[in-house]
Amino acid sequence: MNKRIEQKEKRRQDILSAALDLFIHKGFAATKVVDIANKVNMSVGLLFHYFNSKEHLYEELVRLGLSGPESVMSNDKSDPLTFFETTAKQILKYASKDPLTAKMFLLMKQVQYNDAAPDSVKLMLKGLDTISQTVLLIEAGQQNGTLREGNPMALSIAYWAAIQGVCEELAINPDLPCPESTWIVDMIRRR
Amino acid sequence: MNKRIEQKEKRRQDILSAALDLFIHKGFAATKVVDIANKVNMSVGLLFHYFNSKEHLYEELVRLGLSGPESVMSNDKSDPLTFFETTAKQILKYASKDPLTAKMFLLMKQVQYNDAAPDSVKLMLKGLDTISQTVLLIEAGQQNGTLREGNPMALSIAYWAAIQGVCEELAINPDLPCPESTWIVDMIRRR
DNA sequence: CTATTCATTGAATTTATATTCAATAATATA
DNA sequence: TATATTATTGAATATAAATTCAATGAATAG
Repeated sequence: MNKRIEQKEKRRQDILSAALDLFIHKGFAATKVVDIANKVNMSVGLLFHYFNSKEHLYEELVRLGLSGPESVMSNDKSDPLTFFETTAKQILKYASKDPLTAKMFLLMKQVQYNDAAPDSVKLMLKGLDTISQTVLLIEAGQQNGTLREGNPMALSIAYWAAIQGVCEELAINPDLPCPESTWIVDMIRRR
Repeated sequence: MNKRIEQKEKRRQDILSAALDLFIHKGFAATKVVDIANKVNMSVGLLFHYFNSKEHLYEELVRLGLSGPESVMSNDKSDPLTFFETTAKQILKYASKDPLTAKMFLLMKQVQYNDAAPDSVKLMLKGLDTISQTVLLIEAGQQNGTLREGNPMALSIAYWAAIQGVCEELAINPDLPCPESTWIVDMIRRR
């Protein structure tokens, strides 16, 4: 009987999805609400019926992204090398198979790295600093001889930079072949 | 005798430099000309005395960037492995020691990957596709046994993604330790 | 020294974009 | 069916940012 309530939810999803695409391709500032509205075939006015502002829309996306990222990072941190292997594998699997997760991952990075992201949103990501979080694991791996020597922070940077870079590339160009996760791990693995 | 002519050149440089910083941190759209003007302590009006438009300013930067990138990529392509080693070393050296070159490198990537870049500028970068350019070298390296097996395009993606990711990280956070170039090469080196 | 050219500003203008709103159509409720 | 609620639009408004401009002062040339 209530066609509306579900229709409404669907449209919200459509908007979110279209906006996500545009945001990761163009960034927050360059994405016009008209673009979003066009992409889902609705008037700009209607879009504001669903979301109070462009910023709220962006916030909602980030909120959604935040509810998932645990799943991409392996939560078995007992063995460092295994952690990096499974995490990389997991993320790359998503990056090539599940565009949505990959896009979310990119959105998070965009918020963290791009000064143009709204402050309200940057606040939500306080304390989500993957790089420093994994430094400890790198050190543990160096102790038990599975990870190579070198500045742990630098190793962490290299690892995440590679993963992020690959995800970006695949998000823009989904048809390109996906690198193997083991290649990335070989950067930090003891030889 | 002509204080003006050199002063003018200096201010142009100042503007370019300030704009470069802002563009790579915020992107083209999010960077306001007021921001640029403020950063060099001049009125917005004056800025337009030096550059006709924000877009022209951006174009000029890209033009400058284009006149240099040969230098960061090694031009000795006789031995593939050596090419990747020297290129990575070169770029990372710049990324940590010479911020300007690193920033230019980032700007180029921004133009290529971000849909928000003005079309006029995207045109300038046609045919500057590092990834596919290096695919051939990867293949050669696989032939002579120095590079690992696997999809050459995917290997190329991994290599450049890592380099770009590291550069981004260092451009944003110049105080972080720089990863070793050999780590990156280990991604594609035959084990 | 005088006239000319250029640098500089702040305010005015234009353009682009976000946001609101009044009016209408569609759907739900009773 | 009559009434109320929600969806939808296109036009109005508000805001913000880019660009222009007229006026002023400083440097230069003759």
